[in-house]
Order: sequence, then C-alpha cells, then structure tokens
Amino acid sequence: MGSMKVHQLARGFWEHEPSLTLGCKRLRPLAPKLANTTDTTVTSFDLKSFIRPESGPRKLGSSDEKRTSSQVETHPGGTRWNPTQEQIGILEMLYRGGMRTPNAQQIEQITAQLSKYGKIEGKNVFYWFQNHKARERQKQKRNSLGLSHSPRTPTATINSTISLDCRGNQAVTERDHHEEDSPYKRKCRSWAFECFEEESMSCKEEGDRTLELFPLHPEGR
Amino acid sequence: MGSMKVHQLARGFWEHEPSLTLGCKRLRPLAPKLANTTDTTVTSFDLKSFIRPESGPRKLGSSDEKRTSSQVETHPGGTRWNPTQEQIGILEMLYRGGMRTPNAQQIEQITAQLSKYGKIEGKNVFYWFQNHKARERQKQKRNSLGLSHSPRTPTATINSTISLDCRGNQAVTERDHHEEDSPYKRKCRSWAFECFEEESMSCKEEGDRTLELFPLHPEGR
DNA sequence: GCAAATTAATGATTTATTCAAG
DNA sequence: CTTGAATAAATCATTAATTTGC
Repeated sequence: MGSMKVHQLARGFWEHEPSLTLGCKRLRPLAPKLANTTDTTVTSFDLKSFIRPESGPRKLGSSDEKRTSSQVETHPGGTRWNPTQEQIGILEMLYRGGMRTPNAQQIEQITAQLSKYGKIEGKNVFYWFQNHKARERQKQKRNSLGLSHSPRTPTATINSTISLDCRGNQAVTERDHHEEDSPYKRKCRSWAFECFEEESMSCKEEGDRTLELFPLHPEGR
Repeated sequence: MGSMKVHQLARGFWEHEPSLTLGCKRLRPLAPKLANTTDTTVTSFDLKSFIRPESGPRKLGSSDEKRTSSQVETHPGGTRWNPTQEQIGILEMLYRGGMRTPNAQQIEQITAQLSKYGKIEGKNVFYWFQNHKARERQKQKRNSLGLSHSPRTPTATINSTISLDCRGNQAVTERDHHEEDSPYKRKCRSWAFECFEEESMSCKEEGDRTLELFPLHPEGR
C-alpha cells in the first residue's frame, strides 16, 4: 500500500530547471522580522536533487584495502574499526601525554600516522578519544565511589611532569585543574563532513528507487 | 598572574620545520608486531607531526564571499554560519517533511543545494538538524508540562500522507512510531573529518604560540 | 535617529547515554 | 564483557533583535 510511487506527482511543477539557478532573488522580501512562523518561504526548490537511493550502508570495506600492516584481516565485511596493537599503543601514548579531544588538524595527522599500521579513519580516532576519555572518567568515578575511603593520592602514577597543554589556544590557563579534566573548553573543532569519499554508486541493488524525501506535504494541494 | 607563557621553553627542540610534512615516513620501522600489553610499545613515533599551533578559530570567511544571495552581508568576520532565509526555509521544509537526522549523503546534497543561497558547510546542516530537533523536542516537552491536561490526539497535524522514509535503508519498517521520534535508530552515519579545508594560518593573535602537545613523556629519558 | 548595553535565538562543542559488534 | 559507533542532552559562545540613553 505504501509502495505506490508518488514521485511522479509532485514533479510536474519543477520539471524544468534541473539544476536550479543560484543567486535567485525570487522570494519576497518577507518583512525582515516575523521569522516566517507560517511556512513555505522558498517554494521553488529543486527537490529532485535530493531523491537519491541512499545506496545502502556500504562504507569502508567494499574492497579489501591495502592491508599493509601486520594485522590479520579482521574486517572482511568491513563493519567497524578494529584497532591494531600499534594503533592502540600510539593512541594511549597520546592520551597519557594529555591529549583529550584533538581537533581536526590533530586528528588528521594522527590518522595519517596510524593508517600506516592498519586501516583507520578520522572518525575512529575521534571516537576513540571520546570513548576512552569517558570510560576512563567513569572508571575513576566508580573507583572513588566504590571504595570511598583510602584516598591515597589518586592517579598518582603519571602526574608529575606532563602537565602540558594540548588545548588548542587558550594555553591551559592554569586553573590548576588538578583532576586533569576540566569540563567544557570550547575549542572550535572545525571538522566537517566529507561524505563518502567517492561517488561510488555501484551498489547492490536499486536502479531507480528514486524514493523521494517527501511529496510536498498535504497542505498546499 | 598565571599569564606566564611557557611556550618558549619546550620549543628549542623542534624549532625548525615550521610546516610539517605529513606524509612523513621518517620514523623507524618499529618492529611490526610484538605490541605487548604493557606500554610504550611504539616509542619511536614522530611526535613532531602533531605539534601544531592550532591556528585559532579562523575558518570560513577570511574574505567576504560572493554574497549573491538576497541576504544582507551577515558574516563579514566569518565566524559562524548565518543562515539565509532561503536556507532556513528549505531546512524547515525538509524537517517538516520528516527528515530528522540526515546521513552523510543527504547532508552533502542538502549542502550542495543550500550553498546556492549562501555559504554553508555540511556540518552546518548537521548541526541545524541536531539543534532543531532537540529544541523542537524540548519545546514540546515544555508545552506538555506547562498545560498538562488536554491530550487531544497528540501530533495529529501531519501524519497522514507523508510517512515517507528518509531513514537511510531500513525503510521506516512501520512500527508506527506515532511520536514521530523514535530514539536510537543506529544508522551508520559515515561522516568523516575533512580537517580544515586550507592551510590558512592567518589568525587574530599569537603569532608564535607553537604550544606542542607533549614533550615525550618523562619515562624514556 | 543612532549606538552602546541587554536580552533572546541559535550555531557549535562537549558530555552522557545507549546500541551493537566481537 | 569490552568497546567502537551513534545519538541525545547539556551548555558554551556568538550573532540578531530589542531596549535604553543620548
């Protein structure tokens, strides 16, 4: 019942103009305020550009990569990143060094380095730091609550010399932050979407699914 | 107080090499396996590649763009995205159409379209949907708590015709999700880091912060 | 009428929570 | 159970509205 293709209906209006012209100044001035609480401000929008068959969850791993590292080919189906020992070692080293949330530049460089030891992406590095930080924190919290007494200098292992700052700009600004973790630092990440590195449309199926996003919601008709 | 700059101290070592070469392969081969669980597995890791002064929050907008849209020149300094009316209109249209968290492909296409009406990046689209969804949700919650009674058919406005799927694959899978918002869908985002599109090092201040990440933690020396 | 100060919106990050692969 | 991946919630930070003083 729901499989009735409707992409033929709402198409008639914008059939022409396959690639809409930018710089269009065609909408009404629309009193600089009042912020369009109604709707339909830019009705002339080429929806056809959005209809796209999604091409499935095909991602890294469509064909086995170079696999130059010493890792066994863990991800044949290519699901999630399986870090090698070297990668983990480097990441932990960086973490111990004080890096908590690397910015895009750092992530790029780390990824570049780690990719020598196995397949990896920037998001893996990002997630690794996120998760490691969070889990290290909750582990610490568990410990502090679990055995509440005996506060024998917590985190006394490596805390002496490396109080460096890898906090982008604001240069650590002391504050002492004796917990080695200050919430919220506002760092201006500057990451962006790269969106499927290539245009590899070779997918398993669909040739013309053409499922469109929405048929111009039932109001203007 | 506290403003004592330390960036001058640890600088002496890597003074040279202002623009690192990230395809660098200068680190030793580093025994391809062994990788024990103790630590310091990969001690010979080229740290120089990571030291980078962050270059401040300077991003899109170093020079005013074409500004072909009908929007007043809102971002001269170019800090954060300032959406035009057209962009907002399209985004709201998509949102009303049912799109909640577009995946990378959709984000790319949306960005491509919206870039015709003003400068925009993929992350802006991503953030917009995140924020809009969250704030719409909390607004709704506020309302439901504020005037608690009168449960007359919740969300009965648009629910008849646009049950389209913009949910990547899993094709809506009915479930009815009458709240138009089902938590957790596990969708495989596939976004990636793009990492500062250019090498624009022009920042507002600190010409030579050069604060490095960490001085090879005090263990091997 | 205009510009500085204040407030309201909202873009951008970070943290907490949760799901699912192995 | 461990942990990579993804999303939701909290919150910081900047810009536009709005107000206020002249």
